Amino acid sequence: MATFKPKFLKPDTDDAIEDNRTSEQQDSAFVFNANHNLGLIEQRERLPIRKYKDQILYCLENYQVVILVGETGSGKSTQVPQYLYEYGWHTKGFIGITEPRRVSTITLANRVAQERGELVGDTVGYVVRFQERITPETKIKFMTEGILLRELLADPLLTQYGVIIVDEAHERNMLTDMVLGLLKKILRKRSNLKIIISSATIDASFFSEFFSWPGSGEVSVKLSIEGRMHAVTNFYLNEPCADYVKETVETVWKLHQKEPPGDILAFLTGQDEVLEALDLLREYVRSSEVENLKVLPMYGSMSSTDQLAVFFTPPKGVRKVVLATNIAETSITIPGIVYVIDCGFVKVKWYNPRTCSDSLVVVPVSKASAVQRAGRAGRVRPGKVYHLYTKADYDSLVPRQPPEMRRSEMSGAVLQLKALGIGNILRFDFPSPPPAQNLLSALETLFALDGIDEQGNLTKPVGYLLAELPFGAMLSKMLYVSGKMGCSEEIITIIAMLQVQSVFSRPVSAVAQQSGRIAHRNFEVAEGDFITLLNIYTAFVEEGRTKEFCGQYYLIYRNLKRAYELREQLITLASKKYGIPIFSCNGDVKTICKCITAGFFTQVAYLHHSGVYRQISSGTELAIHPESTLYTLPQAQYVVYGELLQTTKLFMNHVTVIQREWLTELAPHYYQQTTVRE
DNA sequence: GCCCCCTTC
Repeated sequence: MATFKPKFLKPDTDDAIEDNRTSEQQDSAFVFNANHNLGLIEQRERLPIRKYKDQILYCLENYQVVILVGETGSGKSTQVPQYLYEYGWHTKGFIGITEPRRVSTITLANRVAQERGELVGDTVGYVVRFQERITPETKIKFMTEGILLRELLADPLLTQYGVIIVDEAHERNMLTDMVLGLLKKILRKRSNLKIIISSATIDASFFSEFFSWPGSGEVSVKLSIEGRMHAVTNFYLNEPCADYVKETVETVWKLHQKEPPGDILAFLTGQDEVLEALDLLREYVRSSEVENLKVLPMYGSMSSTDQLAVFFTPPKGVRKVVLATNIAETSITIPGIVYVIDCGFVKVKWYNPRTCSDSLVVVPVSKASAVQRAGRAGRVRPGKVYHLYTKADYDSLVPRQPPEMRRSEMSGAVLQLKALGIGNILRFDFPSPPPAQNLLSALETLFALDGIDEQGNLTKPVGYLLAELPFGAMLSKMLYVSGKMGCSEEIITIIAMLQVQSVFSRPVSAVAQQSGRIAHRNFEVAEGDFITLLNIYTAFVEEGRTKEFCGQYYLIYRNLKRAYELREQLITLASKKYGIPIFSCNGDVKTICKCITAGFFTQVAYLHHSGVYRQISSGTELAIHPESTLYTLPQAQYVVYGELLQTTKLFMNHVTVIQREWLTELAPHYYQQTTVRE
């Protein structure tokens, strides 16, 4: 490969595009490509980013941080790594690209390898959990954000890298912000490390301010690249609507009567709303004997088979309508969409440090989200977007939701930072600092788990183990104790099952939902949800890990398969790296429940004489979540819970029945006899 | 009587 030597051009700052349309979302195998008939080289030359190539290289040569603002279809995720390679940046270490999701990581690496006429794993490779395609030849390395954070533990200055591109930084996920905060620290120690932040328009100034500090001179420069999306026309209601589910249904119906062919995507906030709208629309279709409208649901806990339906092109003359949750905003791209309906709301999680619980609340979307949703309409041809709220309401929307870092439980982040030698977490330079209460709550939890001492330093061996193990602190503690209790095989299974997304399928039809519930009863036990998960896993393996088994029992194959892979990985990790002996307790359920208690003893509820559970630490009333095994069983006196979620009530989920004495036996530092209520 | 979406040796 001949090294390309460009003639440098100074960036033309007047070229910046003032447009708040969506950013690039090449994060699915189903990205639409208008030029799919052109040769790959010709396609590359046609991308809007091509004419910025020299400017990008110029900026990287002269600045330590480059903020790259690029719209959808600009080609930045696939082209920039290649430009850097062609100019020879790979001689200074890996060209690393972080992505927020596994699917986009793999898809992008494949695409770039294909453009270069190579197989993935040669010059271009990727690393995500469980899958890596890296060889000694690899120079361009796509990876998930989590992988880079793990690598940091072993190589705190990332000395293997010459350039790191943080893609989709505007999403501001928890891990994105961790990466950004740590990269800023590294930049000050490594003047030869270059960073490219790929972001949406509205956040560019935020990033450039974050990456400049007193005495730094000019570290960052902004470059804006137009995309090649089609125009999108926005419509708003004249009057606010009372019920956006009904309004969605009516809008779809009117649209179908009036508008030329083109598929419809409607955003709702949750599974229940999607199913409600689905019922209503199918009723319209049935009663008016319409045959050219195909209505499909899309949400995260559907089986893969059901999800696949939305990717098929409908027969000629038939219009497809997809009713989706936020999964369609960034995680999947549905082809053929011309019309978008935005209900104007979204479900978000907020951490509440007082009760150590998450609240799941429906709130108005942010402008950024509304724009992102609207952008889903302009991929094929000029599109139309129907916002189910007034223009005045749109104008009053917040620019964006607070980043996840400000709304989340922090113990994992605190452990990671401590392991990197950052002692005073309160003074760490977060892109958006989390509330101090959230940090204090995490410190208290970690202290209770014996992960940090009174000075806030990691303990040995427990604290270092909690920091290094790739899952939550309580699960890690449970694993540590299981080595001593002789039930590590079972505990690792439970951990693996909890790490993956829910294995319970939530089917679309009411009849199937009922059958699913009955099928799941086969695995239920009185001890609670963790043991139930253990049963499901055991049955899955005994039945040969087949899709048929999962179909029969309404379980999600892809998640069980990942649990299996994860378990294999954890067995090796626990025994080889951390010297945790791998033993089975051979069906001794009491030992397993005690071990669970050893990890989750800070999350206990007792049955108050009023017949309602109360949180032992605060007295707050708690309810068992209807999805828990224990929902329909007689109430036990004491339970530990894995999670607490505020929706219509404060619900405990992943509940395990325990005995009171275990608390003082396993956590005497935390429970004196007096604090345990009768 | 019910949970948006991601991710980690």
